[in-house]
Amino acid sequence: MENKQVIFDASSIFKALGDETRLQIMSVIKESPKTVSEITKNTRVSQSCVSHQLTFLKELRLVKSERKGRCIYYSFDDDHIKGIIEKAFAHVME
Amino acid sequence: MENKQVIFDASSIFKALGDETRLQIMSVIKESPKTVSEITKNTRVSQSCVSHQLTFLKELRLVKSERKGRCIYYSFDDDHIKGIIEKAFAHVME
DNA sequence: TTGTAATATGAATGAGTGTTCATATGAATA
DNA sequence: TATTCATATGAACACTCATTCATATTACAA
Repeated sequence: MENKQVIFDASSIFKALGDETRLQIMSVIKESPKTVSEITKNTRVSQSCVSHQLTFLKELRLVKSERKGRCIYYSFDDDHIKGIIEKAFAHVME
Repeated sequence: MENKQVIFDASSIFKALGDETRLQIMSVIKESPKTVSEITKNTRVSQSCVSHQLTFLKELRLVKSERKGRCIYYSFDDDHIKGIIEKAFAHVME
């Protein structure tokens, strides 16, 4: 069995992906970086909510951000996470 | 972007794994089937709590159970999930 | 500088959930 | 059958957390 720290860290990642809005955000930016506006259009929640969740995901280092002009582009910070998400998608689509 | 149903189903799995107790349970039974008592010994929560969480995991088809004599053995219902968990563990252990 | 578009922040609320306690169920042994 | 071991169930509570509203910040354009 894994030690406590590993369990805690892994569960934190799963918890982050275990919310529909956050997972949808991850799904939206999976292929290419997207602005907050673009992400908001693809969810049914407010811009404020998207921003809160992006902050959450960023603190966990699941996403990173980069400003370009007026907009801020969010993208995956880590390819491992991408693999985990795609594996889950593939699983439920069977 | 994936459709709503896929997002919902995948987030349900992540939500299940996003709790320390549940992930610890999964970690305990990862290698071989374990009884409720054995699982309880490896967590810091009550037998009742373990049982509740096992029911939760079973409804999501993440684990299955089999009675042998007095005891009931729980194990992974699905190898895909095992892959997802191991990938997450490997990620946080880097 | 003024205005505007894009994003972030903070407080508040309401819904969801993990845990325990007490107890019930079920199976096996004596 | 009576008893004991193993597991499950239900209610209650405390706590977390996702969301919204209102507002603040930041950067660019005119």
